[in-house]
Amino acid sequence: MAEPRAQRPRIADVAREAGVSKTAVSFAFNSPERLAPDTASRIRNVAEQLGYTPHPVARMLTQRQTMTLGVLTPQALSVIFSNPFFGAFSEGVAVIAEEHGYGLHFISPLHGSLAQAMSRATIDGVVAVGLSAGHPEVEEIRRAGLPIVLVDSTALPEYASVDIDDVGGARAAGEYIASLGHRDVLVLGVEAPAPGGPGQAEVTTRRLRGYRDAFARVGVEIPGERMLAGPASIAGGVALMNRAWEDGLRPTAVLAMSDAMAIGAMHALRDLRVDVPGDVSVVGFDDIDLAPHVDPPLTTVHQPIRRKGEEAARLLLTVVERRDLAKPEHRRLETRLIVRASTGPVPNHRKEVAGDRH
Amino acid sequence: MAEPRAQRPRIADVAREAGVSKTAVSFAFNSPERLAPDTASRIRNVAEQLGYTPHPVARMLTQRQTMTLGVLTPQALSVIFSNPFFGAFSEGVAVIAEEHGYGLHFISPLHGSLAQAMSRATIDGVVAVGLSAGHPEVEEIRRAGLPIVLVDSTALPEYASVDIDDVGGARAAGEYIASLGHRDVLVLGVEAPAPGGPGQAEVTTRRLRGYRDAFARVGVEIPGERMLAGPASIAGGVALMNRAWEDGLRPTAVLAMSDAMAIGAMHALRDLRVDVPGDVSVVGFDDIDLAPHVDPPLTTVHQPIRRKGEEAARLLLTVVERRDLAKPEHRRLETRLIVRASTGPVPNHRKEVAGDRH
DNA sequence: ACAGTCAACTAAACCGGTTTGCTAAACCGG
DNA sequence: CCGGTTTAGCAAACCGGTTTAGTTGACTGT
Repeated sequence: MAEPRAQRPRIADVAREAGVSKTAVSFAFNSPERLAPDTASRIRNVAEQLGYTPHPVARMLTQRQTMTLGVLTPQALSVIFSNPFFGAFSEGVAVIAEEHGYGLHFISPLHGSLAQAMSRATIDGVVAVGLSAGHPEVEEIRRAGLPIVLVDSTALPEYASVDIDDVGGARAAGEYIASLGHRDVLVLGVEAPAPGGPGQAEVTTRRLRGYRDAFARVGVEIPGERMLAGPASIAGGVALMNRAWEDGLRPTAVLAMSDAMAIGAMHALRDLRVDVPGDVSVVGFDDIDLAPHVDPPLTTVHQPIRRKGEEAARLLLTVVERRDLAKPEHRRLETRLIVRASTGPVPNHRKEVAGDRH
Repeated sequence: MAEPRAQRPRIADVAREAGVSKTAVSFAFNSPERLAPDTASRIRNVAEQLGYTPHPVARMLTQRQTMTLGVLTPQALSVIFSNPFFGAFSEGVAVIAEEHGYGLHFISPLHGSLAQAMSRATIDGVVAVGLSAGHPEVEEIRRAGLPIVLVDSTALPEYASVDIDDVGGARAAGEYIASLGHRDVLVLGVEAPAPGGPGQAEVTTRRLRGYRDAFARVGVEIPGERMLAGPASIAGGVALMNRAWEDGLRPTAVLAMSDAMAIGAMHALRDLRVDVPGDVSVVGFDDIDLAPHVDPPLTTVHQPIRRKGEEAARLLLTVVERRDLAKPEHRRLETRLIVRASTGPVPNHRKEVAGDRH
């Protein structure tokens, strides 16, 4: 009396039950016009009552497409999802993917290997975010021969890409801070998730250049020790800010390369009884949805996060749908500074005669 | 001179090139011990230099597993990702999935049909969040015969599930608000994303019961008009709050069923020149990472969001890995009220002699 | 009455791997 | 030197669909 098998029915079962060939069943679903109308509907009835659904993997194999887009990140998904930036970005990708009937598959390093994760994923193309050219596995990844769109890294010019004006955005933030009189700043950068130990993400390099440009104009140099890098999360911001304080750093302004870090930094400062923006000004980067709602409302560099995801998905889909890989498109989105309440003038007692060095 | 074909190499190509059979190539990768050591390594060399990677779809087909977990939501991904709750939840799922070498595939209604999206997805099991028993497509979904873990819906007892003490959490919030003297409250509920027009999510029903329980104890009834439902996002909270205000509602406290909505409500109130918590108190639900950082810091019902994701993934994996479907486990996580600064006593001028009705 | 056309359907090949069952050669003890 | 066991590798079947290239029989026109 054991259950014979609770297997899902296969196409052959439907064919047998309906007294037709597998081909006919396939036609009933995919090209009903090739069957007599009543045959087609009879087959569909049988299928329905058997609870038959075509096996998606088998279908993919023959059709050579998966109707799925990948989102690849060099970080573990766990760190990625804790940054609101990523949620908004995914939202953008998801909107376009959904519109075109594609599903979404997230790819992160498997047992430390991105290439391995890639080779396991059944996708038609991939949006790679923050994949720097120096990543040890890019070569293996590109060899998969999949359509790729790069986000926030222009380093592989043969692929389409979407990024933002990091330098300009950071420069605007730096100039504003400099104009408030700040000369002693701390930069919080995002760490590259390189498997060979933390390095510096491309994004970090570009934004740092923007900050430095801005301060160079007022004759101030931002020394290397004034930049700390860590994970782009609230916790990361807290940790970095505390470390800086313990190291005796007493900047009048903090330039964070992500809103999450900025929020973390403000939290740490509050715990240290430091007033923001009275004692220390804080600027973020991203302008996440919550930036206006934190306390104090965050001054930050806006980037169109959702649109970034949308553009990336759109670019990818044009490559995926027509197989036309010609001239990869590079799209750069604008940034702009949004001044809110986390920034203010240098406190009087900290006004230095800095800028001129004597 | 046209490129012959830029195809990725197949197993047969490697076999030919190495002068062995397909079987041997397969063995070289999957059971090298069945081959002479030098044959195996020679094959792997050839494969390496040809850039061969086994086709993931073909592999799935024969191995009958995909090494991928699905996360299913009845809402569009675009609405889902805009709620920070979901990011944290996904983080929990992702941690466990990664640990076990599984990828993550997000499933949302395709052309309005969840069942269709399900049947396209190549996954070994699925975490279904907020899928109420009344959903028109549950029957089709369960027929896929996949392992399922339900989150925030206990309605299908034959599947394992993870949820939280919604009633208790809401009751705690309600009691606290009542104890502050509030008698005139507005409830912001989350809308069920039923394809047949917006209805009420299971979660909403349970939390509403908790609120009502609490107020019943002080002899106050929350009438139906005092509950508005909408999408669980900041924008949703803004919209609902404004609508309530326009409708002439002047509650002294707002009970929101999601932090995102609570934040939206506070934002709308600020725009209306209403002080929180001076004029109106606001309570959220979820305790997202940012809840302590908004202005004012949000009083809310804490639930272990990440752990919820982790538990769901763990439960799912035990079912997926041993095929043992016996006794589905139901796990309920605790909630607790976290009092911060968005709540306070009823303003003096609004103190009614309510509670006794004459 | 007969070649030609069309409609309705099917057998077999194919997608790209894995797995089973088998064979040939090498090895082994007596 | 011989039967039995291992070792190394292969051919073919299989996973569950789709697609190509027919096949069959009814219908058409002359």
